[in-house]
Order: sequence, then C-alpha cells, then structure tokens
Amino acid sequence: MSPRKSAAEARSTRRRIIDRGIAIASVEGLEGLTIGRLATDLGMSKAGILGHFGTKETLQLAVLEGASAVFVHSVWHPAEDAPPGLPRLRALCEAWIGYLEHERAVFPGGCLFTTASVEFDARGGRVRDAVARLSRVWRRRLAAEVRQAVAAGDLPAGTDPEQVTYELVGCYLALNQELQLLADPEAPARTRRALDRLLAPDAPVHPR
Amino acid sequence: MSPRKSAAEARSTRRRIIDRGIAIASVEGLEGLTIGRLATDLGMSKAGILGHFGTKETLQLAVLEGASAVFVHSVWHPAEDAPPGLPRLRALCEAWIGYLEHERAVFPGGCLFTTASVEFDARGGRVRDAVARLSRVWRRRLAAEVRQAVAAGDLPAGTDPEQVTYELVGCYLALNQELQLLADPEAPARTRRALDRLLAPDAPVHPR
DNA sequence: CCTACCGATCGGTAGG
DNA sequence: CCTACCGATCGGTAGG
Repeated sequence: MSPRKSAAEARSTRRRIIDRGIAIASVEGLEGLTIGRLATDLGMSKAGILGHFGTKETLQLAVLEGASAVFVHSVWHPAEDAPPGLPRLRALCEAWIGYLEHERAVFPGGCLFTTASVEFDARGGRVRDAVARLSRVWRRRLAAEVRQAVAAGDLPAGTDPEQVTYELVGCYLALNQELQLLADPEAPARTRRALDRLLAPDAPVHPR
Repeated sequence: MSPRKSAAEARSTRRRIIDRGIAIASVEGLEGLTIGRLATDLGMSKAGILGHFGTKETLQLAVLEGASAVFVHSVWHPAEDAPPGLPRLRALCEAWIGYLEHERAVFPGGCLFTTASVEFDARGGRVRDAVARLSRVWRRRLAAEVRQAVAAGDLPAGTDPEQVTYELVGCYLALNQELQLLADPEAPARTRRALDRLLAPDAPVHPR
C-alpha cells in the first residue's frame, strides 16, 4: 500500500499533475486531456490523480489556472519594469511573441488559451466561463495600456483602445496559427511589422 | 433486414451524414465528432454510417471537404462577379464577415476551419495535412487578390501581399473569437474598421 | 496514494 | 443498410 503523504508532498504532486496536464492539453485540448493519460505519464493510478481534483472539470480549471500563471510570468512580468505607455505596451507585445515562439517546452501544442478558446466557444459550463473570463482580463489589460499610451501622447489622440486591442489579438491568433499549423518561420517578423504599423506614433486613428 | 439502396439514395444519405457531421464538428471538433452521435442524430446504426466512409479519418476528411464547399459557396462565389483588384478583395472580405456572422445553421459552433486548425495543429496525419492545405489555398487566394489590387493601383506600390494576408487572417480569427467566445455584437464593425485601414488606397506600405 | 471495479461509450468488424 | 458483437478506454467510485 502507499502511505498518505505530507501536505508538502501532496502539493508537489499536484504541481506535477498540473504541469503535465498543461503540456497534454496544449496538444490534445482540455477535453482530450484524460485522467488515464495523465496517470500513465506520471506513473500514478487514475484514482491518485482524481483524488487531487475530484472531477475532470476541476482538473481542467486547475490546468487553465496553471497556464494562466505561466502566461503572467512570461508576458506580464518581463514588461512590468518598462515605463507605462507605449514602451510597456511594446515590451508586452515583444514578450508575447517570445511566449508563442519559444514556450514549446511548456506548451508543445501552442498557446493553451487559443486551443481552449476554440474548443469551448460553443459550449456552456465553468471551463468555458473561465476561458472567456481570462480572455476578457487580458483584453482589458491591453486596452488599458493602449489608453495610457494615448494619454502619454505616444499614440494619436482619438485612438480607439478596443479597436487596437482587437487588432492585436488578431495578430497573435494569426501568429499562433502560422507557427503551429503552417510552421512558417517568417511569422514573428510579420507580427513585428504589423505591430510597427499598429503601434506607431503616426498610426491613423480608427474612425467610428 | 434493410435492403441495399440505389446509388442515388446512397449519395443522398452520404450528404445527410456530411451535413450533420459539419454541424457536430463545428461544435465538438473533428475528433469530438463521433460515429455513435451521428448515428443517433440521423436514426441510423453506427455500421450504416461507417459503411459510407470506412474509417473515422475518412469521415473527417469528407466533412472537411464538405465544409470547404460551403466556404467556397458563401465567400468565393458572391465575390466572383466583382471587378478584379480592390473591389473583389473587399467583396470577398465582406462575404467572409457574413459567413462568420450568419452561417450559424451550418456551423453552430463557428468556422470549422478555425476549430480544426487549432485542434490538429500539434498532430500529424492526413486530417492535419488537409487542414493546412486548405489554409494555404485560401491565403494564396487572398494574396493573389492583394497583388491584383496593387497592380491596378488600388493599393500602394510596395505593399507586401503576404503581410496583408497575414493581417487579414488575424482579423477574422479575432472576429470568430469575439463572436463565438465573447458574443460581442461590436465585432463585425471592428472588423470593418480594421479592413478600412488595411485595404485603403493610402495604407502605409509595410517596410521589410 | 493504491487496487479493483462500475456502466457508458469509443472505433471498428463479422455476417447478412 | 441492419444486429450483434469485439477490445480499449472513458470518468468516476468503494474501500482501504
């Protein structure tokens, strides 16, 4: 029999499950993430996995939360020290490119939020709600940075922050697709050119 | 026992399977499309479904081909009579918005190509290859239209057609996400504003 | 954290 | 096009 572990050991096991779950879900999706696959990969029993989460849905939410922490660490943190306004917005965007281009060890199948967004966008439930919420939080953060850049005079007055955010999100969805599906090495350069146009001091205002 | 059907009846059944398969796969993905679900929905046996395709992979490829026909009908055809160059490109883009916004009866879960792209981008196999091929065909078509618009003087000389195509694709990936995941009614208007900027006679050239 | 098990469903086949 | 079936796997539970 295997004895009950200490709280610290349990936390460490939980972390291992989540890290592995992120990698699997990045490739197979959050529905394609199965408890049996996790158990095999980690050399555990299915009941051992499930004991940490109770249900698959709770596991999916924990994996999503873990991926969110990775995103914050890879994209938000590196830009935190940049001056507010356009410099910080550009630092954020550059870190975002690196996240999609280089975080293959964590996300072998590409950005988990993109995968989960498409996977759950036509369903109900707590996972879908969590994906939508994370998406809105990130968009709000981007729009706030754009607003600061406008206030600082780094972007033209009259710029629509939601419009710029929408176009930024599109750029990165396209980048993810070109990297993952088409394996196009030109993709990051194209993203940077789009950013140069979108985040330029003389960018045309979007008329409403 | 149920007698063998005529070739015409078999074709009609095959069509029904594919149409239903497109609707299911749009919501559940091409992997989430199961033979049992199709059988229940259509009042057939699983063997009856499988008899038309042999394997699930062949069914997935047939569903993808059917969705491609819908896309061609909804987006390519309406623009075919527009004059080459910018007018046709804009007609294509407008039909593309309508396709994402209104084809809910055919694709209740949103664009099947977006779903399949993310679902298979980290796998191998014939389905992934087919998705990537369709994606490249559409990008080439868009780039060719941009090139014609430049040749006609409707877009600035020096415009990079692949760059514009990349940004167009991004716009529509973002539109699909805002419609499906975020249910944002402003999304089509935002897409049109992005197009106005991207496909304007005085759009800034993308430096390489 | 394990073993041992549950009913449901998966893709697919045999045979008609 | 059907019934009847196959082994594998799904999420989850009982009990320790």
